[in-house]
Amino acid sequence: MRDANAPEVVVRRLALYLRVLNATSADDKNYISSQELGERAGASAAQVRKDLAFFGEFGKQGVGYEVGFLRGEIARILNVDRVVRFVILGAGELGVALARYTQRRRETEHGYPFLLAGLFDVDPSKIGQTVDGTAIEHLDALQDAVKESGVRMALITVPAQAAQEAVNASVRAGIRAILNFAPKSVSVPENVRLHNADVTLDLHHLAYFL
Amino acid sequence: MRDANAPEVVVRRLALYLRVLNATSADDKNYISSQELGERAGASAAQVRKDLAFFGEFGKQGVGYEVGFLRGEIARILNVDRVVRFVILGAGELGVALARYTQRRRETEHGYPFLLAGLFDVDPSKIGQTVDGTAIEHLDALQDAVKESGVRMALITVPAQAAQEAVNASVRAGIRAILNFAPKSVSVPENVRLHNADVTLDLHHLAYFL
DNA sequence: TAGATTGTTAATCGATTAACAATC
DNA sequence: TAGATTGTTAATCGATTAACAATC
Repeated sequence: MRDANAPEVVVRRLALYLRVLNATSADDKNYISSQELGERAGASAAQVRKDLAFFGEFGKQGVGYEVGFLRGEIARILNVDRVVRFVILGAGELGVALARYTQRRRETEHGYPFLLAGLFDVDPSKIGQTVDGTAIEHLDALQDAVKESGVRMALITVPAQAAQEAVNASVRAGIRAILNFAPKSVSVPENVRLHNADVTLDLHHLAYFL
Repeated sequence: MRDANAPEVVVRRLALYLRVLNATSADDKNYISSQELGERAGASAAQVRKDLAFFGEFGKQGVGYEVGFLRGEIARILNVDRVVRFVILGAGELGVALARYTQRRRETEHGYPFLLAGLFDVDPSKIGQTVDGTAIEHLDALQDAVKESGVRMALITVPAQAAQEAVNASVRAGIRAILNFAPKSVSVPENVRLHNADVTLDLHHLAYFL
């Protein structure tokens, strides 16, 4: 990896490029140009080349990028060339839906890297129920579950007022990356990555353009 | 509104500021400084002041921003000072979860502006079922539903391969803003706003930091 | 070889931060 | 009035775009 300090936006576009390449695999084209990759991912050709240059040289002048090779390289850079285990905190509507959604994609999509390793809640009436074969456990069991299976990623789907505590519990358990769906800003230590995925925030943003 | 051409990032932060102000209402503080608003929204004080300056002057020197007033002004700017009707296309796991989620927030949260106006699918076995009182209709009924109720916003929760067609149907029906949850880049005409909310993309992005 | 497209450098553009006069 | 904080301008920083030599 040439540069570990690639900007946030570059990493985000890398994920986008990978999605395009995954959708291209079945095609009969072996090579793709920065031009076409950019078009299909919503970026300029120059941007594609500059983004990739943060991590190495993956193309051939006059030809383009070998689809399978570039896919493998980007997957490696994003750490999705292996199984990535994650847990969901909060077995409400959204948590259960995301559990089912990721399970289904894992079943149907070759190479889908994300694997649900646990589903946690504090509601006694939910604990013990299963979602697509994964039992809902009490939040107190998180620490052990994370340690046992080496999970480092958590999705937070608890109500707003419980979000910070769920995040704290994740951090204590050794989680390194958190995707927060709760409509609440939460704090994490410097060594933990946090992304926000509050749907309501997107709705507000979009409403501006109405 | 002083400037309709505020950058994307500014509008996004506006939504964040509003979320903080909504959470502040119950407090006994009448005024909030750019410093505190920034801290609680994850922005710098200078950024808060500069962002707000795109739209007008809302503060008092030496004092700060009156919480209720600023909340009202931002709500107005974001067009969420009134009911915003939206539809969901795709009554799968995620679509149904989002339908329930928004319905619940509307019931429990004073001033939550988003109201589900319809839920659409093409699967005959789903059509006619109801989700929290909203009947699942066939996608063919979208056009009429949008025209009748003045809906201008749509959430796309169909499978990737159906995403572009769902978007096209939305555009034909007169939808102006689309939030796309399908793991697929889709195209829209210039006059339609599109945001992407593909969870898998966030997971890929986060995995980079593991 | 000729044509095409990469990787990279320089130029442009835009956003963030710092600083401070205005003023509540 | 004195202290505090806004609104705004100037300085800095970083990302995007344009251009082109290198080379497959």
